[in-house]
Amino acid sequence: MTVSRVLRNRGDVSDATREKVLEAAKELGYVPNKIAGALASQRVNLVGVIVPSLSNLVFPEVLSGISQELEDTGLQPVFGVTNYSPEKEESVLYEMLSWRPSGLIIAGIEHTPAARAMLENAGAPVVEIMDVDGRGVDSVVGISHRRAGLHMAEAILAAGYRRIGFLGTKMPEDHRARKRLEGFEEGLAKAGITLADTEFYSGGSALLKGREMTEAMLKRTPDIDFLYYSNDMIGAGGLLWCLENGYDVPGKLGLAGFNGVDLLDGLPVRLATMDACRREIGRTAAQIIAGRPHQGLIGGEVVELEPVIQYGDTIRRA
Amino acid sequence: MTVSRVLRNRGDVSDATREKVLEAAKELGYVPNKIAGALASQRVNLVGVIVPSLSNLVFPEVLSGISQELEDTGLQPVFGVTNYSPEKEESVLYEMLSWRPSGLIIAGIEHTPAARAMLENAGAPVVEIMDVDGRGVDSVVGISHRRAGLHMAEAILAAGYRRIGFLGTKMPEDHRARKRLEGFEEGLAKAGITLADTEFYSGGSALLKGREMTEAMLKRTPDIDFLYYSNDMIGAGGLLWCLENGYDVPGKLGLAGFNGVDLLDGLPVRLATMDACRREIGRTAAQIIAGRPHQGLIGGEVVELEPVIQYGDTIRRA
DNA sequence: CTGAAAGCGCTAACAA
DNA sequence: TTGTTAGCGCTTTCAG
Repeated sequence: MTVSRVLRNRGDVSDATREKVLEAAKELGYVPNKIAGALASQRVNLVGVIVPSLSNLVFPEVLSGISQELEDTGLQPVFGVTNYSPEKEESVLYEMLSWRPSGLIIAGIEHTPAARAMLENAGAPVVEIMDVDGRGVDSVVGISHRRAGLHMAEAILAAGYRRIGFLGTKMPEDHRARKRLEGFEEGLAKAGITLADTEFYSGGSALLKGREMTEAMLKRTPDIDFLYYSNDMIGAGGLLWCLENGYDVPGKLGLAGFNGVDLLDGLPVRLATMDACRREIGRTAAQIIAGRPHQGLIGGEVVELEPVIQYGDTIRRA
Repeated sequence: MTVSRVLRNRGDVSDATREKVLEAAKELGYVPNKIAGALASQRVNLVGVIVPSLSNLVFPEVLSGISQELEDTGLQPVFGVTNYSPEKEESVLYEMLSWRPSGLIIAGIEHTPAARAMLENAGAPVVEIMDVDGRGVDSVVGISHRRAGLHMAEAILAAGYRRIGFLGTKMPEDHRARKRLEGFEEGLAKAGITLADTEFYSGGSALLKGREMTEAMLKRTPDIDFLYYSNDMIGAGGLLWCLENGYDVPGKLGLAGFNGVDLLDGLPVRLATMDACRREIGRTAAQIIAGRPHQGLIGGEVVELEPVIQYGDTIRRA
């Protein structure tokens, strides 16, 4: 049909006919059926994006980076959430692939064998994001959480802290938090130091949990001189508690979180943290997907971003 | 083909054949093509969800309520973000409808005429959420922001505060914040009172902005005795600033926010707020969409939820 | 520049 | 219980 040509601005159509079609379309409130279009053309302008959660500030920023970058590429992101469950990831992935998207962006490089197989046979570019510690299926964009933890350990040791506690989430499936902790312990081990205490939580208001865990740890292990939190939110809660209770921060007690969320800007004292390059990761991943059609399906790029430590006011400086 | 029957657990198929098909499917890594399926069956298991933003904590919770409720209905949510832009809303909506979803959940009841027309002709149940102040297209689930503002004004006046300032976002397209302010002013007007001062912001870290605006307003209008914030995040920033600067809260200065975010649980003092029923709204909207097929396409339900004031520690009690 | 015809990979209805 | 057939509403290709 000529109509099809007009609606997609393709092929040569006379202005007269074009106008007529456009007018009729508007009048009828016509919305083309992409299902049929996609089936016929074997092309779908959708990019599947799979993340574990929307509730912790970090993924919304990644998504917004993706949306922004995809803005005028004609591609549309479609989001799926797994709640850190590998089974849910598998089903969300299956569902997405059944729509034959033009690309897929998925958080993490740990997947069930079935999920991995699907990714390998996706027939579209796949970008695994957030984490570069391991082998990806196709392209990978992220930071090394292992090295992030390691560098933070070095910075803390360099500042002279020695009795160090770790506070984090109790989520076996949060591989990135796990890798940060492993890297952190490795960094401490190089100086012959082991963690003085650890505390884990799950669920609830992160800010509140940060308070509670901090109090519990400082009561239990009073000689601790540094608290390393697995995310900024619990770190902020801990920081507030320490300030209220008269701790000498960063003199006698140092603190650090992870992520670099802008919430920290509003705290009375700036928590030390490490920027996780969230928006940048989203943008880069989107660029890879959007650029692929031109460059062919070569794939396999690995982009490692470098998070930098923001010392803020909670690590004492030399 | 029999294959189709097996994969959808439909019709009568012998166990022998079923097994054979399943095995072959697994071996080939076969993923059915929903595009073709949808085209043939005229049914799509997708529910479009359109929200203005993912970065302010409130919508992620709505989405999570929706996901949760849709979990075992066979329906899949697909998210779109408009950044509070009516044009973006229009295009996202167009894009979504072109996939002929089984239902549509969209934030707000203010839309461009074109968007409204699309919603009316969507050919699927539509639920407009968050706000009930106005006329919706089909079903509506939300709270009255106008009355929320009004009730907060009454509570503040009842507590004896008289010199009241308002601090909020400068977003002409955030109709809900606008309605809350209008209701609030109406409540004050009933007692012959007008706002003593107002301050608006846009962009940046909300917590930090809350601090800055609070400082600015208290410097400019020192005799203010109550600060009403359009959201909890700036309220929390303001609260922290007031505490640090030795203000007598709630004795000489009261504060209140809006939303009831769980972040408030971690603050040294509990900010007064009003629960916006976010998760509940998401769940109810999802139920309407999921239930519609059974009940036919009657539609037009309006569910108004009742937000309640949480006084916390920042409004003095009688 | 415009029309006609084939077919994308499924589902639905029917026949065997 | 299984196979066959005709579309779903588009895009693509090929004729006019």
